[in-house]
Amino acid sequence: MGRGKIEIKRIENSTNRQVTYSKRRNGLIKKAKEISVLCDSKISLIIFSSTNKMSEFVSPSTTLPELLEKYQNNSGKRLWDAKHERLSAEIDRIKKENESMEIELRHLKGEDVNSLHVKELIPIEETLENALVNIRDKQMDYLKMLKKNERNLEEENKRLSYILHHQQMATDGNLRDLEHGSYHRRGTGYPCEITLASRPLSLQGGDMDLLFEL
Amino acid sequence: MGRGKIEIKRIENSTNRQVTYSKRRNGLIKKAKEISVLCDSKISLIIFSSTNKMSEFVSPSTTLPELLEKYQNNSGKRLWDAKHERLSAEIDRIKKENESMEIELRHLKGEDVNSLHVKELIPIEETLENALVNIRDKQMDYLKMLKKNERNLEEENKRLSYILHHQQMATDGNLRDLEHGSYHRRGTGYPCEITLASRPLSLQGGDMDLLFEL
DNA sequence: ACCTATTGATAAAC
DNA sequence: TGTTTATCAATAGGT
Repeated sequence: MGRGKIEIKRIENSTNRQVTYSKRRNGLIKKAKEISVLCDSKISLIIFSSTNKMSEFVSPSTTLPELLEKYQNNSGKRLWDAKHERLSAEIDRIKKENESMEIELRHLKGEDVNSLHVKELIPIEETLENALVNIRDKQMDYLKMLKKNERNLEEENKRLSYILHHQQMATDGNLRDLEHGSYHRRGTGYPCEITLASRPLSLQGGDMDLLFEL
Repeated sequence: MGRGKIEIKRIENSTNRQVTYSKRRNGLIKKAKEISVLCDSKISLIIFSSTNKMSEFVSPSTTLPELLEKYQNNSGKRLWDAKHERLSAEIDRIKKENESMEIELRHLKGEDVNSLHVKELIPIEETLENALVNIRDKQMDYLKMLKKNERNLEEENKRLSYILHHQQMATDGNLRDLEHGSYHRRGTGYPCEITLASRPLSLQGGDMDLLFEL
């Protein structure tokens, strides 16, 4: 069809090829539309030109994913399952990990021990003992910290009372001096520089939380 | 083209529609082949008849998955990512489960306890204590079983020795009788019916393993 | 499935 | 790309 017959083989003239592509692509899409309407059929047509420009036609009665789903069912060919299988394998792997952790957890909680061999109880027992030691150490540390803080607070209390007492006496003296018209500034007589070491425990961050939230 | 012009609308006559479908489908595929050769283009053509019979053409220079990959890149449309997202979500969910189990495991092993609040140590300590009780109970049960079995074996041993001793004596007597030409069968004189209750512990299945593999 | 009159597609030229 | 037109290809309807 056309001014002359042509052989069906790659058109070497690039311009010519481009023109023919354009015309025939339109014709193909037109025919695809026609058959989908005339014959009530579902069509997907995807074309890439030699320059990778894409054209497509999908019959309006359907969608490409739907059609591809049907294609897979019909042909048995797998289009995207490589990716699916990778993800599925990943899921299986993690699920197995999960399962073994669940079992370990149950054993560490003393559940399902009847399913275990007596030999297997020994390492679990050791683990539990170590864990208890750790946790009780931590609790003991905390108690010590509380005690130390308490002692320091008591000490601080004493100092403050002492200072307060002397200031009170000084004030009383000043009042008397004022009454006699002879005021002079005096120290408290107490070494009130408190060193870092003797201060109440300096608590920071998480430790503060421990103290104040308990 | 044909003996008469036809309107482009669904052909109501079913037979006619089927025939037209067949002819036009062949034409379409032929044209698809031609353009792919003439213009060096990549084509995917998938057709379902109104009776869901599938036909396809994919240009030989490519594959459908490759073409669909290009389609996605080109159009930005997602063809199968819905499924991917479902799987990915599943993976995320399981991974989170995993993570929390890992943390619980570490805590039950007495690891990372510094990241815990002192309050949180208490239930863990209780869990560990209960677990230890369970596991030691189980070990104790096993020891008791061993002891009991040992006792029963000793008892059985005594009985067997006793029987053996009497048989020996009987045999000796028989030999003497034979020597004097007067053989008579005799019992052992020992109540050798062993009741179920007095037998060595009857061990079965897993218990057997415990005993014999330790 | 085959035939063929007729319509539709398109190659070449602009 | 769009138009034109001569030519070839596809196909509708009949068998």
